[in-house]
Amino acid sequence: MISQKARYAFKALVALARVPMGQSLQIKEISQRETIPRAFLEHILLDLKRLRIVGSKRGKDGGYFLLKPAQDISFGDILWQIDGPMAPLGCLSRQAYRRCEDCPDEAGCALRAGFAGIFQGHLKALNAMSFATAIAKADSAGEQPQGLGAEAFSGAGI
Amino acid sequence: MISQKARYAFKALVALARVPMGQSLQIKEISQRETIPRAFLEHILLDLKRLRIVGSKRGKDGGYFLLKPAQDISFGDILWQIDGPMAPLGCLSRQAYRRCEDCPDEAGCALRAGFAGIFQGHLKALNAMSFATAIAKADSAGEQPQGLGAEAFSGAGI
DNA sequence: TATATACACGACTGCTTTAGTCGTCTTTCG
DNA sequence: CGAAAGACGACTAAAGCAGTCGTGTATATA
Repeated sequence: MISQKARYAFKALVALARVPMGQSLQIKEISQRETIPRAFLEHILLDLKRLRIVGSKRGKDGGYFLLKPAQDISFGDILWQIDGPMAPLGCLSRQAYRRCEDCPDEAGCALRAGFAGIFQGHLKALNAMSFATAIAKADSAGEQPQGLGAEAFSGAGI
Repeated sequence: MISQKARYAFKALVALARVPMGQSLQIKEISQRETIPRAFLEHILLDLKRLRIVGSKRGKDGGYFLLKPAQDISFGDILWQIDGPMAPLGCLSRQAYRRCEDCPDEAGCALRAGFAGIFQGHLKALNAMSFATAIAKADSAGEQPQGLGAEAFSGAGI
């Protein structure tokens, strides 16, 4: 599960992406629309601001707005920035590489070998999904609601 | 990152899978070979036993052994059993479904829509990877060492 | 049957992370 | 100036993680 903080960040970004480009939303509005604790949302938006994903205007009539179009912001970006490295093992992380203390031979590690491909695919999918695409999917899902494709979920739990 | 506990569980299972079918390993041996704290490993093996993944024999000459062949144990199975639900959102989990309190319309949720496909793919990959395959990959990787395919890692960090 | 050996298992502990809240600035518009 | 809004550090309660410890129970062998 992604952290609550990341969930809030995603929701806030979706709210900002749904507003016409150039317009802004105030913390209070986002907080109310999306039912996010206001004070917590402040910190999250501040983080997103430091990451140059959103911009802000202070003072009266202030607010937050996206700094780039929604199709240029990927799920992978946000998840990584908010929740930290997504690699299943430290030794599979690029930015946050960390050798497993107890691993005598990284190249011969079955764990690493098994996870490498899985992770690579996951990351690719995460980076390919933009907020614009997600919103489009959600909006069309309202018209023709569809399940998750139960047959895809054979095997281990979720 | 998967939990340390899950990592240990994987390593223990790899060790058990590398021993000829039918033979067993003692906690002490696994603990030493894989550098896993012995007392902690006990609990992990006990968990795996309750999950009917390994079996044990008590007393002198006791030990642990796999209850099914390594190609029938998937990464998804173990990860789910040890670390809990892997769904990025509660509303995408089958076994541990949990509605997001603050979500007024699940079908129209962009977050859910975005993550659904990504997660489905991830799960599929996790369930398809068996311990036998992972070990085979690791063993052949020793002969012709290969990187992770740097170009696949464009976009967000890892 | 005594003893050594090995698994079984609940209780406990210290540390870190998560999910926030609060109070106090600083900026900006009218 | 004053009200409205973002900026930001400090603090906290609760949960989860990564173990350790002590004791109990089963089994093979002398």
